[in-house]
Amino acid sequence: MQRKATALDVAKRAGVSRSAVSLVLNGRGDGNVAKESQDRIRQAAAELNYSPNPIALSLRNQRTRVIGIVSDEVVTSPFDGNIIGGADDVARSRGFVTVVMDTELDSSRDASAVETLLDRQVDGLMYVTVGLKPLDVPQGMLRVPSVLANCIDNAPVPRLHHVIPDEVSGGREATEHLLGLGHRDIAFLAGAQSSPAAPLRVQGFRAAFDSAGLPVRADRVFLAGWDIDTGFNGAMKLLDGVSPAERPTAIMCANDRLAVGVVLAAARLGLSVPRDLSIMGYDDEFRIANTMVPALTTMALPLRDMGATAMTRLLDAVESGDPVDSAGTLETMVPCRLVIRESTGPVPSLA
Amino acid sequence: MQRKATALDVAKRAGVSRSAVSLVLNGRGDGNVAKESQDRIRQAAAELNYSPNPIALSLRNQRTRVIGIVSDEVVTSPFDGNIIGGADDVARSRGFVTVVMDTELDSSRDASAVETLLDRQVDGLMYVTVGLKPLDVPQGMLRVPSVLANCIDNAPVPRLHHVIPDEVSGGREATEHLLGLGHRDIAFLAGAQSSPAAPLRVQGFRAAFDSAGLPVRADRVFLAGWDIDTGFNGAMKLLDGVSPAERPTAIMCANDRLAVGVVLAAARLGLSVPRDLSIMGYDDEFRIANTMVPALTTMALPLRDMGATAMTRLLDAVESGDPVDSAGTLETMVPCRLVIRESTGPVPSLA
DNA sequence: TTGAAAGCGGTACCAG
DNA sequence: CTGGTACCGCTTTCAA
Repeated sequence: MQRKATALDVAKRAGVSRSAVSLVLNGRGDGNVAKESQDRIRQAAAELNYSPNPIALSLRNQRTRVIGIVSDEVVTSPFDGNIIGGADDVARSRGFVTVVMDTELDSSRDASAVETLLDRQVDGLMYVTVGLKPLDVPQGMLRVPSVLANCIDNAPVPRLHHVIPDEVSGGREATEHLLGLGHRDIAFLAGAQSSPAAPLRVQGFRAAFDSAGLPVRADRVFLAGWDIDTGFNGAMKLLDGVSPAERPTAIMCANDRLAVGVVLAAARLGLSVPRDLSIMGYDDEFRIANTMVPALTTMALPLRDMGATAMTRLLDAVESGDPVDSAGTLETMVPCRLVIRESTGPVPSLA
Repeated sequence: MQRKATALDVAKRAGVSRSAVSLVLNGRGDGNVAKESQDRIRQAAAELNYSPNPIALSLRNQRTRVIGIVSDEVVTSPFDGNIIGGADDVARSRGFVTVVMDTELDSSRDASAVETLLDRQVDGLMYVTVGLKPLDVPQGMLRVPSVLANCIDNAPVPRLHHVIPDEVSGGREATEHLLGLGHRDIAFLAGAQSSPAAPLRVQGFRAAFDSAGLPVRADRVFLAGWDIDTGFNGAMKLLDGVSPAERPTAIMCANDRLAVGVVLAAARLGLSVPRDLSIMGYDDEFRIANTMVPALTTMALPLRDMGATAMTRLLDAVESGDPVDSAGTLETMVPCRLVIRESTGPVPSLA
């Protein structure tokens, strides 16, 4: 393959100068270049299949149309990849390219990832995390327009705009779904303390009970981690050897994996879901929630939306030259969405 | 923040010319630049925190030290992200940066992703897929050193080196593990026809039986998709209402999700795992296989290894200027690794 | 041993 | 309306 055509090649072929080529191809031909020349230039460009060299452009313009995405573990973990998917959709549709670097949870790599990206003159930066969490924002992110997706600036006085799911409403609406089915004794298997998502979801849970004028039994809410086995253990504690009257009629889980564990426990104990027990997940994990037996009713995280929203905001800032939170708010909350499947049903009558 | 220091800034500060700076900082100072000047230059560079502008370097050298990774859905799906993790490790350790673009399974985006990357002068390209599959290699990949990870050049006469897991051995060793525990009636829930991984794993399964001089019952191997529900259904077909003597004593699954479905079915039927039934997964999916109840014995895919191996090969080619398969072989197979946990045990005695 | 100059591929300004 | 030229930041050749 011979080297790609350059502006000079086009100019020669069209019998004009490089400057003319540049003008015409950038839409500033009218009033500067003769119609005829314009046509010849365009034709020559087409024939040579010319497109400007992005590297030369970057050097010249000091802008690259590249957005750097750094993630804690979105690429390498199974979770939340759709945030990047949503972000990338928007970027591509606006003529930007995203490059992603994953630090695999090694926070000492944050700064260097950002520096590398900055060195390469990215026009903007986005930090994405798996699961809502506070973030020690790498210094470098303050040097270009930047935005946070699924994480929150951990500084005493936050500087970066963040886009996060509305976990409180999510927790509340999930609970309301169960309340609406007649459940009154609902247990909540929360994740681990370490993530801010868990307490937020619990907060929504309590809010729903409050609004309904119902009390929450203190021993019905407890931390249980985030995995199948801890969900299983939590459920066994709640259900094993407990008389039907004493059992919660529904269990809400802080994520779908916990819910899988709960379903497993129910099966072990011969309990039918949702006849004897309703189970709610959270996250709507791809090919877990919808393929579980029974398929899980769950609260879907608005991952693509979050990514798209964050990227839109970021690109607006990049293109306008204003800071990202020009609108004044430092926070965008994206609503979660209730997905009703088969693991929840009416409260069993205590015949 | 004031603009970054350039070579000219360093030169001024050290009282020399830009060329001297360039020579010294690239290790070609000795014999060209006076010792004293060298020191002053190095000092000035340090003081100004100078590092060369990668964009200018790229333009000048026509090489970028960037490797493009394009994936079908590794970023956005929950699977196989560690291939990229392993690849990135190697790239970083050798001073390269990886940029990844995910086409989200839209093969019409393949070519444009490759062109975009090529436009930006990546020094090499790697294509990564979720699950072993044949790949219609985008034309552009033939223009720079390129390698395939987890996928195989689908052309009549393949041109690109690929790094894939040794699925046949994986299937065989998994089966041998079960055979070693005394199982003779083993069912195999294979994935879907669409993926070449399934038949390969089955091939290994049959090979193990052959080597042991044992027959495989034709009706014990069947396609069951890749998800929890299809695993559940497959297991129910095998187990529900079947007398213990007629039941397989072990079920091998083509992935861990199928195994989750099988465990679920066993629980429904009151079967204890592994006392009444042994279950094998495949993949060692992160936070599924090891957190399942019981934890799944499974065949781990060598994801990081594959990524690392592929990247090593690619960078060797990039740096040497030779084509990737200079060693002559177009294929590297990386062995899978048996992970024994709790879902498999000795064959039940038919009291 | 050093510095000047060309060139990588563009864009933009400014005479002509 | 057009072409020449400077410059983005760096490396490399070549003369001094």
